[in-house]
Amino acid sequence: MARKQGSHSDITGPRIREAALRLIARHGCAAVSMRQIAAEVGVQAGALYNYTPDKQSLLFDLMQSHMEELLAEAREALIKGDPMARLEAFTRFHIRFHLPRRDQVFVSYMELRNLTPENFAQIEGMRRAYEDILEDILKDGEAAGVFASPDTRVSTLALIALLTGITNWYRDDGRLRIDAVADIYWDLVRKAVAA
Amino acid sequence: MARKQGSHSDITGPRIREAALRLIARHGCAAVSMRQIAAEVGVQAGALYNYTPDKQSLLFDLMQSHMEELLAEAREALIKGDPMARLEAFTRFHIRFHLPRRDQVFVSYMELRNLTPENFAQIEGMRRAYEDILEDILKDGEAAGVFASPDTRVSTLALIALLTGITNWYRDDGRLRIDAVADIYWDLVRKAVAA
DNA sequence: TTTTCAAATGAACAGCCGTTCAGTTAAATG
DNA sequence: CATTTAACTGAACGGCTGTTCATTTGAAAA
Repeated sequence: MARKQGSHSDITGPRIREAALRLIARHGCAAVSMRQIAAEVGVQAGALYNYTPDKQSLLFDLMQSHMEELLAEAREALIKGDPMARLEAFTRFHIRFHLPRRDQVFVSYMELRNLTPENFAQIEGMRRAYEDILEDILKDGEAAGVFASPDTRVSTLALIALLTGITNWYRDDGRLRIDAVADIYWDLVRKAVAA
Repeated sequence: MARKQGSHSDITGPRIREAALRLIARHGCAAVSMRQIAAEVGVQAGALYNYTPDKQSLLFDLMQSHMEELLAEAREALIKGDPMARLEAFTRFHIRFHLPRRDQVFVSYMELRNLTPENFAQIEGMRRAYEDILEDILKDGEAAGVFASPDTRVSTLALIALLTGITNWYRDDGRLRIDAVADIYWDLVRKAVAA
């Protein structure tokens, strides 16, 4: 019963990506079959191959899209101001960006091991670029004497782990709204790297 | 060619667990077959079932052993002292315990979604018990006025995420030894929750 | 030396995997 | 209306999955 009503290609494509993202985040890439993804969308497995050459590409596209969006928005939001203002902006941006994207975060951090070496290198490069944004803020702050830490690179990775960890416990119906979470974490971040 | 030399049951059992842990940490539970695990040990797939009733139990046993060891050692190491001393002990213990057990950490945090509901509840309970050790330290410190944070529970989860994140970047042949890492992180932790 | 039996084999089971493709459907085009 | 063609179906491909079990092996016990 192909082409029931209207052209579907611009509807089915995004729906496949949404279903794949949700299922892979819940169960892992290897535990989700192409047939399960197709069933979620309401098509047969073969139809998926009109939209992706194979499963690996589907996974990679999900991760690449997430990282590209992250980098684009981060670079736009974190240019201006003195180091302290930029660190606060980074903290609040990271939380505000990641909390509504828990599935993307989960997939992008957990499925790295299922990427081909080439795809892994590309995602890893983008992650490194994101880390460098924070590292530059810390370096500038240390040069200005407003921040102090024994090892800037380690502090960078530590703060990102601290902030990203929120996605493991935050619940939309929990006792804290996103802005309240951001306030709490900004307090921790500010003090952790204070001079 | 059964029983080639000596009794094997007390050798094969641990070897199966080691191989399963390494392979699952690298590729994920769903991506590793019983035949791959058996091949790593040098036996046929059927032989695994002399040591585990099924794959789910094998995964659960790995996670349960890790959490039991963690809880036992933590409770032994973190009883005595004032809040500041206990927080430093917790920080250094967490790092010293987790860094040599990167595969266990990876499996215990990433394969939760592949557990049955009953098994998940049990592991989650042990994780909660470990978190409570840190939370009690922070509470005591806040009552004594040496620590201050907007939300003790959130600070607990934040510090554990901060510390556990080390396992994502630490390399045995990297520029920092474990004790140097612990020094850096103790600086961050101490300042983050300082009054 | 003979017996025992823990430990492992290897074949078999039903079922699912990613992927391909000839054929079908129906919306869009002429 | 007739034609085209994007979108999808459904069956098929070889191969791998977790698990079972009758059988074989050989070290240890008698």
